[in-house]
Order: sequence, then structure tokens, then C-alpha cells
Amino acid sequence: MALTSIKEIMSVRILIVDDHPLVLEGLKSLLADAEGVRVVGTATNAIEAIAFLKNNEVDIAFLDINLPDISGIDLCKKVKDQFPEVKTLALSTFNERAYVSRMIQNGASGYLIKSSGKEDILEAIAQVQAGGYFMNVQFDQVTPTAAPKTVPFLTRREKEVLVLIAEGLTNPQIAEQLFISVTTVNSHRQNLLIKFEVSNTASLIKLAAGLGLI
Amino acid sequence: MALTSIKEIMSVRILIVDDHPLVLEGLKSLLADAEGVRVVGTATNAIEAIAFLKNNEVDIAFLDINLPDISGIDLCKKVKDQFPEVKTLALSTFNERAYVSRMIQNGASGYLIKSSGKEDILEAIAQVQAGGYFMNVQFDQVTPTAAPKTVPFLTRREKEVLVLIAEGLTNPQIAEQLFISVTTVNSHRQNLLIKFEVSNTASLIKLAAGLGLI
DNA sequence: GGATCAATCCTATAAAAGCATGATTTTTCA
DNA sequence: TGAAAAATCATGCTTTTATAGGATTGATCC
Repeated sequence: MALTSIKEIMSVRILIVDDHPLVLEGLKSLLADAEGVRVVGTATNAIEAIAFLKNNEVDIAFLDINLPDISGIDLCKKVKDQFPEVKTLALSTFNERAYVSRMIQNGASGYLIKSSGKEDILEAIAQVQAGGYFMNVQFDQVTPTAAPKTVPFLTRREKEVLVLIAEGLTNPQIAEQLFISVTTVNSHRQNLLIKFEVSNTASLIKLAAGLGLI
Repeated sequence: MALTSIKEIMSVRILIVDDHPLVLEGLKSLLADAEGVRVVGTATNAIEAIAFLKNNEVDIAFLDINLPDISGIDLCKKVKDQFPEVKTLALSTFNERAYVSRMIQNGASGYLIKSSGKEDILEAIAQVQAGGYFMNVQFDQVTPTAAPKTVPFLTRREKEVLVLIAEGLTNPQIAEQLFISVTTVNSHRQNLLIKFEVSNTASLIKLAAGLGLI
């Protein structure tokens, strides 16, 4: 410790978890010449990431939302459970409210879209390291129609029906699948429309997809 | 020219066109220490790319499929029209048969998914520079649910109708909006179902949402 | 132990979407 | 300038959804 340089002591130790070599390299490269930041490790899946965290000290972990083994959202939870001192920052190509809220729920300190520039990324690191939150997503950038103000509370059955609707099943097919009557399926379906405040399946699925429910 | 080093003469001059700084940096970084390859320029949109090509000599242009102004597919066509000597290599996060075939139709010498590793990328450059073709996509690799086999090519009108469907409009409403007959709307709608290989609106919207089309 | 909610089921009608088949006009492009 | 693609419109029929208005059972929670 006595031999560690001041630069190394001061720098923020970063782990990048992403299965895309390009993103990994891009981030490493962007952060390579940045002051006070050090990429101490990279991982391409959740298992590697956990293993690395067990053996190394890390300040901030950049977590891709889409990983080969488990989702970044679940990984975020695991990291916060097992390594509460590690701050997490979600990385995604998308700009989805549902993702953001779910990552934050799972303890993430921020959310960064992959189209971010160098300034955004450094700003995010600074904010998060200082104990704050960061997100550069622009919500509802293009929402021509009525946007979902809140995520409706859905019952177990409604979720099941919603998923099957999204898979393209008709009411009779869903009824058969769930061993219930067609009229029951229809009831759930109508409740879904009411809860999402829409009037047809198309809007329903669009909103549900946007919220990551299907 | 006499002062140009052998290394520079021998090296493949590369232009990268992508609106994601991360990808830009990642590629530059990956290619920086590679032998015989030189990134001579980068652009974040089609206009910049064309401008650069007018003023510089380039061997291979890496084109992102999703650009802010025009699609990489169209840009590819423009490049091949105006600069036939420039070889093009499509870059995409996706692994979609339809994209591939359309890029090839428009003169691309290859197709590289962004999750490719350094070896793949260098291999692609070598192949393309030698006058060959390269593509590392594995078609239909993993299909978790009923995944989109192809990203269908949609006409202008079909896209418009798709968006309006997703907004929750019915055929009569769409007809009114677009000043066309209900039967015409229905035709476009049926074509959408056929192109996406689904049998109802729910699946259609789910796929379209997953592909970021709405 | 009464209220609330979820889940189940019902009848009935209107509206919309899906499916088949085909035709005309306009645009695009080689 | 001629072929191909896109956009337009049509008819007829079937299936599915949407809407309205209920009712019953079981679990959960103060």
C-alpha cells in the first residue's frame, strides 16, 4: 500500500461487464486516458463478473443489460447483495423507462445508454462515485400517443394472459393453455385494457413491450 | 509519396461510420495496434461519411446499419454508386438475415455483428481487402420465443400503417388519417402480418417493438 | 366476520381484424 | 421505355375482439 502511487489511490476502480468486445474496448479506450479512472477488469458474462468481484476491489461496475447468462438487471441485484460497497451503473443500447426503473429498484446508481459520449460517461462516473445518481436517458422523447404514466399493477393471472396474448395466442387458445374458460380469458383481457388505459390489443402490447413486461 | 513509409502503403485505410462513440472508440482501439490496418477517419452520420470519402482515399468503409440520417443500407448504395472502389462492410448489433441480404444487394462486401471479436474483425478486413466476402453471422442461432426470423423489409406505407396500428388506431381511423380507403389499410395490414410471419396484431406489435420499429 | 379482491364463469351484440382473391394505377428504376 | 414494385381499391366471409352487464366462489386482511 505504501508503494501505491497517489494516482492509483485516487482513481476510481472500474469493472466493465459486457459481452460485446467492441463496447468493452470502446469503454476501455475512452477511459484509458481519463484522469482518476482506472479500468481494473472486464468480464463478458455474469459468472466472470462475480468471480472478479470476489477477488478484486472495485468501485463501480458497468453492467450491460443484455448478458448471455443472466440479465444485467438480475446481476445488479446479485452484485448489490454480495458486494454492497460496489456501485453499479447500467449500460444499455436502449432507452427504456422500464429498464431504468428496474435497475434502480435493484440498486443501480445510474443508467447510461451506449450512444453516450465520453463526457457523459465521465460525468456518470463522477456522480456515482460521489454517491449520487446519474442517468442520461431522455424519457418519453417520442411518445405520440398517451404514455403509460405508471406501471399498472397486474395480478398473476393477468400477467400470464398478457404474455400469451403477446405470443400471438387467441382467447380460445389461451383458455386451452390455462385450462380456463374463454370468457374468463376475455375478462382478464378486458381488465388489462382497462388497467393500461387503452382500447385495443395493439396499444396494450406496445405499452407492455415498452415496460419490459413481455 | 516517396516519403510514405512502407507500412502506410501496405496498410488498409479504413473509415468507420457509426453514431455510437463507444463503437467508434472500440473499433479504433481494436484496430490501433493491428498490423496493416489504419483507421483514417470516422463519421457519425451519412453526410459526414460522404464528405470524408470525397476528400480522402479509403479502402474499406465500416457502415453501421442504424444511422441518424439515412440507414446504413441506403448509405451503402450511395457509397457504391459514388465511390465504387471503396469496399463496404456492414456493422450491426443484430444478426438478421434480411439486413444481410439487403446490404449485399446494395454492394456490401461483408457483414459484421458488433459482438464480433478482434479476430473476426481482422479476418473480415483481410477477406474483404482481398476482394472476397465476409460474414460471421450465425443465422437463426438462438430463438428464445417465437423470435423474428428476419427483419422484414417494409415499404413507406407499411411503416406508416404499422406505427398507427401501434398507436391504437383501428383500420377506419388509420384510413381517415392517411386519406385512403379502409380496404387499402387492411391490405397493408395483411402484408405486415405476412412479412412478419405472424397471424395477429399482438405478435406483430411485439416483434415490431422488439425491433425498435415503433 | 364482513369487506375486498382475485379468479372464475355467463349471455349477447357490435366492431374490428383476419383471410382469400383479384384488379387498377402509380412509382421506381434498370 | 418497359418491367417490377408499391399503392390503391374491391367483395365476401369467418374469426376474434371489444363492450356491457352481470354472478359466484375462494382467499386474504383488518
